[in-house]
Amino acid sequence: MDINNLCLGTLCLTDASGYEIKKMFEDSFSHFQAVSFGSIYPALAKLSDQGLVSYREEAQEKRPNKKVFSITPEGRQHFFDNLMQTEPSEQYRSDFMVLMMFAHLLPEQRLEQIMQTQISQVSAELEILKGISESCCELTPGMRFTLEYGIAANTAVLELMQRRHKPLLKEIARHQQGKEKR
Amino acid sequence: MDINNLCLGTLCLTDASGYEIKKMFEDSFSHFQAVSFGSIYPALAKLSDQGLVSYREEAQEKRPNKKVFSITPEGRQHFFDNLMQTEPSEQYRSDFMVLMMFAHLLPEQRLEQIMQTQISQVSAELEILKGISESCCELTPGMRFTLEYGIAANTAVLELMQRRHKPLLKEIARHQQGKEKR
DNA sequence: ACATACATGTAAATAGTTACATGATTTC
DNA sequence: GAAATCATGTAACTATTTACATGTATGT
Repeated sequence: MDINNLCLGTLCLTDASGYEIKKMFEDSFSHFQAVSFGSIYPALAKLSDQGLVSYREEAQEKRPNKKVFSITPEGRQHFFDNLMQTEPSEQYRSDFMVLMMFAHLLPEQRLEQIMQTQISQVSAELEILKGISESCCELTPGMRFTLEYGIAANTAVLELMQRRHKPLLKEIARHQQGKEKR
Repeated sequence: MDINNLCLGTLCLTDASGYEIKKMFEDSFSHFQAVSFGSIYPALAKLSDQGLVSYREEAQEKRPNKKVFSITPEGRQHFFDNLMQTEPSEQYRSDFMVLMMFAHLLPEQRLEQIMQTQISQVSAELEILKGISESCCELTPGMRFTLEYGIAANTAVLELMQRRHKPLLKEIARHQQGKEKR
């Protein structure tokens, strides 16, 4: 699912500027999809050239002008076709896990720091997701599901980290001593 | 954490060929890190030029020759420095979640199919992780932890999908009818 | 006969991210 | 006085994937 389709999808929900599209993903769906200005503006320009979106320029008081994009019937069809074809694949890349994989090479203090950072980040993410789920009432059932999904995954790994944190440090220390003796 | 460091890390554990490094990640740690030949061979060549790894060519019977790489003391130091500096960041990108986000635009049959595919994939992943965890005894405590982490996350989302699968389809159908009436 | 495992490597294409450029307004 | 929010856009860079090229041996 590329940035073009994410723009089309968002514009199926409501008209929006590039800035607003980015804001929406950053605020509510960053747990499964990143977006940056450097990709969103060229994407909207390209979609406009292809006739899949149109836009009107809106002047604002005390704010810069904005380009408000709307999806065209062709854009809607194009997006629908993509939804019907796209496979539900996933990719996860974690530096935290790579660091943990080589935990036995690190001093205890550094490991403690890595664990604490990860616990903080997952906790923060969890609070954000819960916050959106509670406060926002304009969500579709599918959107609510993505929040539930994030909450379930984050809750589970947070519980694991809190439970295994201390024992793990001991196991690693024991492993390091075992290696030294040989 | 780039491919160079993944190679150095693997070679801290044992000498290996490019093929073997890829196999190790593919077999046991693909749940948080992808590797492909197109990135691994150039990376090893570069590391060799920099003096961070060395290699010997090994002839094999009934098999092509292989280049067996070893980490040098400089390589070990370089990898350690990186482990000390790398932040435990994570990125997750999910087409499944994007599809679910726009579930209200899809026919029930397609939604059913997406859900079933995701359930199968998560189940399969879970079985693989449990399999490695049980059968493989040469894992460091940190590696075991990465498996536990994957098991925890996948178990939680699988439970969620099984529990919310049917009710969600009904909620979405209701939402679609609500839209039509307006 | 066909697919898979073993084994290495290159080149083109993809899909981004990061940094830069600009500038008003508001909040701390 | 600094940082954040609003707002759009470009260009260089990075990292990686995909496809191609080559070849043996084994299993189905």
